[in-house]
Amino acid sequence: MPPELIAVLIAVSDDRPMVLTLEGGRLLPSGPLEAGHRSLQTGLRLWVEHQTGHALGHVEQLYTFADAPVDGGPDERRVMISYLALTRTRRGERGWRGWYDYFPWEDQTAPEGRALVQRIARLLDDWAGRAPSAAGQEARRQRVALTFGLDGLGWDDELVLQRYELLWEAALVPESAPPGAPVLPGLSMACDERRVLATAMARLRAKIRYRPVIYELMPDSFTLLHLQRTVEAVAGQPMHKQNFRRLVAQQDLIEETGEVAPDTRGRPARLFRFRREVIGARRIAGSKLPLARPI
Amino acid sequence: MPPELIAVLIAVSDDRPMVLTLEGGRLLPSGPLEAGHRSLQTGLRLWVEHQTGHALGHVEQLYTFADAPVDGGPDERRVMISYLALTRTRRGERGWRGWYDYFPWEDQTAPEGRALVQRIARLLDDWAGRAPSAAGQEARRQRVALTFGLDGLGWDDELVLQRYELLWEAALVPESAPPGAPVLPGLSMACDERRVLATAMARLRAKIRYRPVIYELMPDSFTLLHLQRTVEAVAGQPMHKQNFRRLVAQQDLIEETGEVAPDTRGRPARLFRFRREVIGARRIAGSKLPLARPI
DNA sequence: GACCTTTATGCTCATGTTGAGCATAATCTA
DNA sequence: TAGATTATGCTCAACATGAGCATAAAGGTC
Repeated sequence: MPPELIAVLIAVSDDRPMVLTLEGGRLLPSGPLEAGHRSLQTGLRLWVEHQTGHALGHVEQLYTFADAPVDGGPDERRVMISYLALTRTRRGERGWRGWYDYFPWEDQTAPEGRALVQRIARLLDDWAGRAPSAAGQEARRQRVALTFGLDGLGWDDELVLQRYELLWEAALVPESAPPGAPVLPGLSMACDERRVLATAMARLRAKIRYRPVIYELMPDSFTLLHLQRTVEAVAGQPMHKQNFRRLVAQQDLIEETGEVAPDTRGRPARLFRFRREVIGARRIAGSKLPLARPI
Repeated sequence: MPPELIAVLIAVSDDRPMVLTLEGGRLLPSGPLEAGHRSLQTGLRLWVEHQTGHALGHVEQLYTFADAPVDGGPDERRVMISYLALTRTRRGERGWRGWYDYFPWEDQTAPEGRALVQRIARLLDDWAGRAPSAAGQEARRQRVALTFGLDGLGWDDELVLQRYELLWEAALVPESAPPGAPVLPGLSMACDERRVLATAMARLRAKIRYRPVIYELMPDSFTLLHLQRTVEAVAGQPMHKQNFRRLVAQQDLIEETGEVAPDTRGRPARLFRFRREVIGARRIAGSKLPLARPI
């Protein structure tokens, strides 16, 4: 059984991060590595284009997963080489699903997301209490607090995978819960593919901080608020508007188009475009994400 | 042909970073993923222990590589899932080689390393001049300057892989040079394994900045200068002593043992130990690496 | 014993970065 | 005309970072 190539294709539309899926959102585009593929990445591109018709832009390898082998089962296991790809949605394309449909607790810009974390905190506290030893309970509580930013520790948007794995261990997601048991809201995926999705989210959130990949998700021209909303959508956290602009301005990665955004509500905003030429011309850091206090 | 598991095992001894190799330094420990392996990591651990007798501590996945398929060759290609592992050397163990024996230009703490970069800069300028078009020459020069920190751009210690790939393209390393052509100093490895080694170095250099992994490479107790020399050995760059201590102190990750280092030259230094308990108890950043001007 | 070399350690200072928020400008709508 | 709404400019305090001065505590040399 050859390794499989699997893609998490991300776009942001209407300030919502989206993932390209198959089979009603249960699967990610994927296919086996074949002898004819010139490289892993070309193999991936061929499969995704074949299955979804969508060409890939910026692509980077994420992680290689392997199923646990089944006792007495076939002598084969599924090895998945996963990739993160960034792109823009195109009108009328099907299969795009909201990121936060799979991980509702990851959206900390919305009050619902924050409320859900409060609920999760209570459920995980129960779970911690069910640890066999007192030391085990303490260790679990500490882990919960750290992973979900409780006790004033502060939410870390990059801990996507750690949070999912914690919920998995606590049997609060359908992938691990006994049949019929109550589970958290959020779509699940076939096999372990939600784990791949979590890995992609975590990587993207980390990456926008130190590389200007956010522009891969932007249209040709955009306002600063649009850019901010896109970053907020990805990071799942609100930002401080003025500081965000200051940071973006001093990076010197974008330039005014000279035009102004049509049909806005307040004062019209200037339009900007990404200066493609700076890629490779300078050493570029992403943006430090000037966070705002979650009101 | 099942995927292969391949390990870059790193330790620092006598302020020199070392890699565990086989076959006189030509190979890294590796072996095929087998049905009996419970996970990728357990498979890796088994192979490394079997081949080298060394048990693995901190392990993390690096990258999955695939050879280019050979035209008309076997229908099979080598897929390598690579790992970085950190450990300490043990007396009398064989197979340890210096990192910088493979990448002499990466050691920017030593004058020889800096001189070598000057030589490389000249060779790569020639290479850039051999590009077909004027625009191509300019693009090559820009890439060289950025990758090797020329023209006042500053050396970026994390660009290990980019530098190696540039030298590969310019046919300055034995892996890509035509037979008999002059090549740069530095040991090479079988297949593309030096590329795996470069990836590991790059990852480790990046990681010590934001996670306290450096302590995986330290003995139980150490002086602050010893810690600094270890970081410098990994980063390949000199640090500012006082600022280094300030940073380490404010991280609060280590504590005094109460003892003092034996047989030192100047004023005796206090010994410290890593506070293992903080792992998991706090959100921990590595160290920002207070660089010193290369004299 | 005085003095030099060497490493350890404490402290200051200028500069840059970051979080927070006030104030004003330019639109549209009621 | 008075909000409402978004854009944009600017200030301030707190903290982080790069650089380097000054002193302390050892051993070795004359």
